[in-house]
Amino acid sequence: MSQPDTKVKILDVAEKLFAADGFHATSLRAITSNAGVNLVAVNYHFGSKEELLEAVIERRLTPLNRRRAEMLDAELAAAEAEGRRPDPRQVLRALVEPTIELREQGEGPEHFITLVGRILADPRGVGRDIFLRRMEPFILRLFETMHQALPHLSFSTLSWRMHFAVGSLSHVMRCHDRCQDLPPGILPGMKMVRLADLLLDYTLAGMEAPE
Amino acid sequence: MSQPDTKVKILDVAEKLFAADGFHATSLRAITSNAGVNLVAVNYHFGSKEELLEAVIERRLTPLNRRRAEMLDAELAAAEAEGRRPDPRQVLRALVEPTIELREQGEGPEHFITLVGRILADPRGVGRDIFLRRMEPFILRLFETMHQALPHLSFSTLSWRMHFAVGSLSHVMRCHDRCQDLPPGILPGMKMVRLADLLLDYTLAGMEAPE
DNA sequence: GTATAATTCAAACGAACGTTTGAGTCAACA
DNA sequence: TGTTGACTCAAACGTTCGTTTGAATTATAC
Repeated sequence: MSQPDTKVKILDVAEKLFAADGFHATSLRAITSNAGVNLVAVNYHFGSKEELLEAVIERRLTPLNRRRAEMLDAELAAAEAEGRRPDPRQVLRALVEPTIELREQGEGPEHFITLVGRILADPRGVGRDIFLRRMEPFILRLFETMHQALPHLSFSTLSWRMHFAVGSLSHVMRCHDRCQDLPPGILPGMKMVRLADLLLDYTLAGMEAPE
Repeated sequence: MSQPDTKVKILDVAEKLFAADGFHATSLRAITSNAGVNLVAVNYHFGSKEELLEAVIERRLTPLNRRRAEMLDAELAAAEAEGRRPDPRQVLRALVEPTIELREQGEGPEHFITLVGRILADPRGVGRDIFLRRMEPFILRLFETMHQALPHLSFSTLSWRMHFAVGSLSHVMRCHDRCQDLPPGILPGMKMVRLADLLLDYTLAGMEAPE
């Protein structure tokens, strides 16, 4: 290839702009000019604007879910080897920690997380099917495993609480260093490695609350 | 007025379409044709598309925050009269319950809640400033009161946990009867009046978890 | 009943959009 | 060296966008 990174440059800029402004508010002209490539490179390399979005999601989400599945497998194997139930904290960690780790890997992943938050808030947007299709296998396994870990909870209560937990995670993930939902200065800076523990403490307490 | 409800019809349809498709993906032509009014009625009555969004938010958010403030006032007054700290559950209820009540009032409010979820996910969208400007006074009072209710928590921990709580609330509020984030059938139907209690149980347990 | 203001309407504006086209450029290989 | 295939590029396509304009219509007040 003469300019081997044209696709990568497009993906990087598209990820950033889709996250910042949304799919419809981001034009291909804005993407290609910021990436320093020709306008039609998107249609040439990806086919259409929508397929570009799919490629943006695909690039980060596939490795992320692979990492999550590995952590879930590890906890399930450990639990079986030791003849105990899965530890709910470890199960939740398989969802939370790879997400936070990804977010720490640089600007690109950070924009991707913001983009996911936007997709979750879009009840019938173009990215929703693309995203959920790739999430469904892990989500189903996560539910089964949490049900094993907290068998005293009714399935209804567990479902709602998982729902609340996903809300907390996606909300905190899409906020930046200083969360923009809150008046300035109200969220002091905090190392992300501690944020995972903070979120797990909070979520686990809610999960295990009396029914 | 010859057709006194032109503004209301526009507000209703705009609320619905902004929530369903987003601000940029919704055209004035779609709004006005669905409302059965002329295209230029938006510019005549509201000035611009952005000012229409502001009117949509204004209509629901102002009474909602008035109701929240009343509940907060009531709990603060009761606590002072009884010489005790504010009850954290009652403080959280001032945030949660008016929201869920609003959502139960019909289709329009339901769309509005979805729209708010979308605004919260949009880090620099047009609706963000409009929304946060009207939320800031209540949010500040909510933080102060929760700090009085849970004085043993460090301000940092309290801030993050409030952040998690807002995430849960906004996430569950923007989902419909069957939450679309999850594989079908995983969230059984549930009365909304019980949902408020479920969410409060969960959130309060997380708030009061050991630090 | 007539003047005045408020509202509706059809038509058109310029701008921006995603996409298509066809020629041009360059590297690799026979 | 000539040819093939991958890639880039400028120009233009048809469509849709938010907004403006100015005339027609309707309600209100004198």
